[in-house]
Amino acid sequence: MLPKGTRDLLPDDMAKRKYIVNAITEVFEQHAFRQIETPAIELNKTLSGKYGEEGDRLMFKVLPRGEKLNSLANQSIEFIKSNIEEALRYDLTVPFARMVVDQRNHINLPFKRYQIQNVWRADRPQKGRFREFTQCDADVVGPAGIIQEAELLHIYHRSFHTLNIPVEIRLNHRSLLQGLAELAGASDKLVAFTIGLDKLDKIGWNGVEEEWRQAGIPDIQPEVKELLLTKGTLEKLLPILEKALESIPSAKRGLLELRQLSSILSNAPLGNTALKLDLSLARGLNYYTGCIFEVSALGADMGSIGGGGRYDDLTGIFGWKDLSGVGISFGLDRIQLVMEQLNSFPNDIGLNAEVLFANMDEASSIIGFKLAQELRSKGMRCEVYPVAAKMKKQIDFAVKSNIPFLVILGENERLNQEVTLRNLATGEQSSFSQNDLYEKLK
RNA sequence: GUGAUUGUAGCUCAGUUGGUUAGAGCGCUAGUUUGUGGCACUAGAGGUCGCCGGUUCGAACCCGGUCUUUCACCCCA
Repeated sequence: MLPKGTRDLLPDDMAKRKYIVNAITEVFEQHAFRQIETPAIELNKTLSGKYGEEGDRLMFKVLPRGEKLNSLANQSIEFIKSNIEEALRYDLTVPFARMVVDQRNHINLPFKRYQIQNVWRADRPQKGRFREFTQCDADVVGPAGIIQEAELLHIYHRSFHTLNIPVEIRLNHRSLLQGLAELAGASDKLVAFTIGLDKLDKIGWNGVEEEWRQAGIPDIQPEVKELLLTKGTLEKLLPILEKALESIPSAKRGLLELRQLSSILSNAPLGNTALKLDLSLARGLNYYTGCIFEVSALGADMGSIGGGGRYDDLTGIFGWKDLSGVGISFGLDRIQLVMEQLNSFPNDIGLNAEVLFANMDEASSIIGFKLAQELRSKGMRCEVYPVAAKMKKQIDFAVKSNIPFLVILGENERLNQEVTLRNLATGEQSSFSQNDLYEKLK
């Protein structure tokens, strides 16, 4: 029995996850990100209020214990809620911001860190959604340059390319959304405007208009609608936007930054990864202020497998004003599911033993144990069957464990100082001196 | 948080309008085979029918509640 939305991870799962994590880690490290970890529990006041109302609802709170709990016995729910001291990490970004401020004397700007840890959300589980899951984040804080956004996009590209997952990265910019809202006459209703627009893929244009109508946003002019519905590459769309938003001051930053990004990427392109400018991309987290990204796997039935963006002042709430940060996140669990769907994993991924020493009797198994130690010291993975069970049982175990070779060492072999080596795939076997075992296996 | 959906052996699932002792396949254990796997045959173990309550002479089956699974919405990785 497990709490809902949690899973046991079996050896095959772990092998797959390790494979993914290794690929991503290598890319992070090539880009000079360095790994950190932060505690699973944070102070409630550190986390609450940082993720909007929805986030507060989904955060796992830690109940006080002992006397503190007793003292809450007759209090109101509201009072109890306000006295909760600890909560489980909800994402990796806010704890990172907290750490940057706490550890400001021990870090060096620009500070690039990566972090691969579990986070917890008290959501209702469904496809690709768990209550305990793993995020792989790379963020940089310090002097802000659009070159960082370009770098992060390359990290996405290279990681997913290595993992053999075809992806599409969708890109947008908060200031563009603001400019568009202004153009649409909804500048005072930016949130409702973007939330509605974000649903375009799901509910279609008419649905979006309906949502806007309910939020009191005036009808959209046809030319603005056309603009909002346009999707395409940065190169193609940017000139159109530059023209349309020319006179809107709030869009200026977005246009400038995307123009810079475009020139960087035209010199160092993202290979076969599709980058699309998608004006309907909003992303919920309310601290994003610049570029925003979202990654989805092509040909897989799964939501986004990664996302991120720039936040100009995340550390401000912890007492360090105007420190800019930009980061991305990989959803490990969803990536694993997508790779299973798309058959993207190589075959030889699980690290099984390469050799099993059958156990025929105690005297022989002592020699087998010694030989196994010798093979291990030469880098070979092997194991000795622990008891003198029936051969059938031992072979069965080897086959089911995907162990390709069986060493048989019983009384006959022992007396001749030999071993018998059986190839379990072909059934071929031969006997030779114990001294030759490594040579024959390698 | 909203709306559906699922729960019977280790796994996948049957189970008649409510009626005696709840079944199958696969898997597992043992044997046919005392040192050789995938096949075959034989035998065996394994179930408070998710849980609590109700209706009934009688409930796996009907009703209520609850937990769980899966899915969609919300939101997100």
